[in-house]
Amino acid sequence: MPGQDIKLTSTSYIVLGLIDLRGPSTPYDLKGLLEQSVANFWPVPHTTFYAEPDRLAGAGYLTIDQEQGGRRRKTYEITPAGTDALRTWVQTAEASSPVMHDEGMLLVFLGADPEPVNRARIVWHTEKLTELEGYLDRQVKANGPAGVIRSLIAGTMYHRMCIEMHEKLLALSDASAE
Amino acid sequence: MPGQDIKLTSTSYIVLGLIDLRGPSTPYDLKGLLEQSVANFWPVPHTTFYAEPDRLAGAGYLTIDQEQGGRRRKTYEITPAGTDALRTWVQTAEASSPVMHDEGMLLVFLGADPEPVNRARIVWHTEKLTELEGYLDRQVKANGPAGVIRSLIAGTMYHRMCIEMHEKLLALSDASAE
DNA sequence: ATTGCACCGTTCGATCCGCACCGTATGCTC
DNA sequence: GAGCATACGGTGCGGATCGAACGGTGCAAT
Repeated sequence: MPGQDIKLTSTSYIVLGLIDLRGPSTPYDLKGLLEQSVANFWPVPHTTFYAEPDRLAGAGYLTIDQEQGGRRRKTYEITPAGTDALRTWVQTAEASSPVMHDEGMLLVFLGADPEPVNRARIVWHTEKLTELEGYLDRQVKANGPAGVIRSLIAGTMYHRMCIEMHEKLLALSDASAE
Repeated sequence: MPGQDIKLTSTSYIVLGLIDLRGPSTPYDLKGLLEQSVANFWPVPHTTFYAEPDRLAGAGYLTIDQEQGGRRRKTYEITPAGTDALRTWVQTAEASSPVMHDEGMLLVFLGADPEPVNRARIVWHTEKLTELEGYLDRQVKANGPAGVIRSLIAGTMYHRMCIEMHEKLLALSDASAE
């Protein structure tokens, strides 16, 4: 039986989803996982994130198991109500439109030299690509969850396309510079 | 002479930049322009945006000219200090890394069927593409500012690549469905 | 002359979120 | 084995933010 009922936000579903993937976890465990996955396409500040498990537990979506000695870590486990809410949301939610925050584009818009911006972006996307390829490799080897693998495939594809795009843009400005 | 000195944020530079492009403007004018340009890669909530011109005027980066009768609209104009601050920032700022908010990816990560997500994305990017192509066309015909045109070229290229990507992803899931 | 609607913002309150801090363990050094 | 550095694992606070809702102004049509 739930205590209070609370409004479930995307942060809630992230916490539920990560626990569902990983089994019983401490918030810190989840945070590590978050940073290697969800944070790449849906950033969540850690203060918001840390506050969420207790909210969810209060409403009956998670249970808490607290260590008695030492650090008194809390381990959270998902309840049937939790998996239920998660599955329902995943199957019925409509995704809102993607939103970009790209300061480089802003600089270009305002008249900055596009070349250094494009170069910096290529470096950044290349690093991200390497990082995600690493995760993907591990997930495939470990036969990880289909959704996780799909999101990693999409992520690597995305960064490759961005690199290509910035290279094209560089070529364009080279061409017009002559 | 500036009154208070204030911290200039990216919102400040957007306001300065738009007035610089457009000449003397009311906040509402700027908002219209914003929505057709900057908001596509750097969202600014309108409450934040409306508050900015007065801050900038208070610090000497803009001047205010207020209508006497009727709606008492305020028209803002950029000062030399304003163009100065703008130019300096545009030439020296380092762009922070791009950040994505993509709920569709989150759904896929959590196990949702990727097909409807990809389809919805294709629709959305196609609409955006059409919109930006319209702006680009107008800017080119009107011989608009180089930065504005460059950002529109990048934008259209970006949405085209996204469409391609989602089509590839659809093809992938089709293939594995058999 | 009243309704209705687009224009043009402003207010307010809840939420958020980043900075700074703090106790706990685990070495590592001498 | 005492002291110190460093990573772990968070929490508290207060200002910044942001969206819902409101509200006045002009204008056009009835």
